[in-house]
Amino acid sequence: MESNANILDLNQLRRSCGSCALHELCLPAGIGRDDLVRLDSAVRDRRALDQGSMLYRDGDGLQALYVVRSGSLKSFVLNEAGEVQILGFHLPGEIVGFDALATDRHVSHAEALEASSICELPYARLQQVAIEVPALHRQLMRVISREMVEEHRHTVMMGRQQAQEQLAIFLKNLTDRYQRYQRLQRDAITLTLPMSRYDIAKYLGLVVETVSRLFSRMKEMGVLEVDRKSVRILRPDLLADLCRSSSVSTSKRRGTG
Amino acid sequence: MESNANILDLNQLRRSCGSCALHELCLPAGIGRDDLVRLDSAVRDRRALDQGSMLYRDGDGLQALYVVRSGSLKSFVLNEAGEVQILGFHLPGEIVGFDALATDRHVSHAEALEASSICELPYARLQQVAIEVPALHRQLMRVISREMVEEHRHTVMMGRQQAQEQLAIFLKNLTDRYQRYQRLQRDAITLTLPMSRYDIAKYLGLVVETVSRLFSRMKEMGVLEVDRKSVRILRPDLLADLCRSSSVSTSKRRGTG
DNA sequence: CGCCCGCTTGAGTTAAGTCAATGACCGTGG
DNA sequence: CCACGGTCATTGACTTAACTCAAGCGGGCG
Repeated sequence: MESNANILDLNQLRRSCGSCALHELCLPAGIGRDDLVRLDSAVRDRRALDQGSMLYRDGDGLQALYVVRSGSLKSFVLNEAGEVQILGFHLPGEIVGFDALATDRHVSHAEALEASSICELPYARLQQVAIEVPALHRQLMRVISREMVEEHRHTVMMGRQQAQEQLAIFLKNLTDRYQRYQRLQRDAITLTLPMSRYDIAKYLGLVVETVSRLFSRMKEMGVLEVDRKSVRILRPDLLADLCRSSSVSTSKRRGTG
Repeated sequence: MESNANILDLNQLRRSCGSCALHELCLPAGIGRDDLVRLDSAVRDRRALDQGSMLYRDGDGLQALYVVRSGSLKSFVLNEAGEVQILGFHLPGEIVGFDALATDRHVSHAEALEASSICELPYARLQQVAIEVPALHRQLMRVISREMVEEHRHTVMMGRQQAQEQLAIFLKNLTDRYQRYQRLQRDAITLTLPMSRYDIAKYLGLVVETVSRLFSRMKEMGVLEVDRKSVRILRPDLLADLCRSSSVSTSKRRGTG
């Protein structure tokens, strides 16, 4: 019964939600086969973004929500003085653009950190389908809530007194999120950070020098192996410790120099 | 045409969304008369909360969303060490509980800062009505998005290097939100803070001593008049300046001592 | 009336910021 | 192919704003 539908149009299939690798993480999670077809009808198409290109800007009208399919984005705001605050990094399966629902205008910027591809969900159409398909409505609420919980995590991270704890939590969270869709092995993880040190700093409310020093410190402590964008987590257990309190290991700082 | 409906049942009226003073700020905004009746049917009833009582706790199942009708709440999380991070303060017209939509469990606590009253919106019923009433669906999304934008404001505030800027932004935001529903005059504002200095500190990621010192400093600068919970903003213009950059006025610190 | 809790203030410490210089990589063009 | 310039990252020396610890104040409540 399903093979029938699948053979018909390979091209269509490739872009359909039902066959997407992110199926279970994205909007379709928990939506039945028949309704998936309708959801598909709400997906305009895929869009490719080069590194550095903007998906939307502060002030842009609400056109659509966007699912990250591959690559990654950052969302951020600029204040009057041009200072950046990064609001979030967005990985495959995550949805961006919710900030515009309140006022029908975006109030932040979204930019590709690397070559990325995006599913565009025109909002008017999405809303229509959500009304027809209660399961989608529920899932949409679930996804927004997930975003909100992620915001809370960000807040908690920024509230930490010790910058080292902040960075540890950031790295932990990033590995968790990458593992979710890459099915990576649990230990001995190598991350390729799509964002710059500057971005990390502005995400955490720090300056870039502090972030750089913290990477060096964690390297020195044997927690990480760092080579530019590549971060290998040698001791996930120690990293987890650092998430809780840096105080136990600060003595290391002068120990091995 | 409307007087007719209004006289029928004063008791019912008192609790109905159509007659609520927060009408335009809360869920009913933009929903027609007929649909309002349905929304009303989704509101279980009003609940009174004493100061310090919990509306929900981390781990509680999702029962309902809650509208603050009067008074105020704080939402927060505790880490393993028992340290607090305040996620938000919630004033009349604002809705809390969205954190539970993702997993059907709350992942934060909500506590009344003062005697408060709450409209309870059982979620299953709300969802049902949202499916029947597309305008409510849209408004619900709008409200969640508003929460998300508020989270972003919180993030930006916490990202500031200068604690004085953080507190200035906090106070500015609080006056703006109080004005929204109290229709206060624009200048010469007196706030009665429902939260402790400790709460403010934990909201901003600071320690209580720093917050206390900042209040004293702003008092000394002539921006505020502070008497325990009562904060009178003498110079809204200066407060607005402090939101942008403290650097210009830090010299004041030793000037008038 | 007095205790307790929340707030303020002071003195000293420290972690993170600032400023500045150097180093490593990358893409471009000779 | 290599030299060059630019950007990003690292590191060092110094400064400073916020934290810690500690004491004292004051208002509200029993």
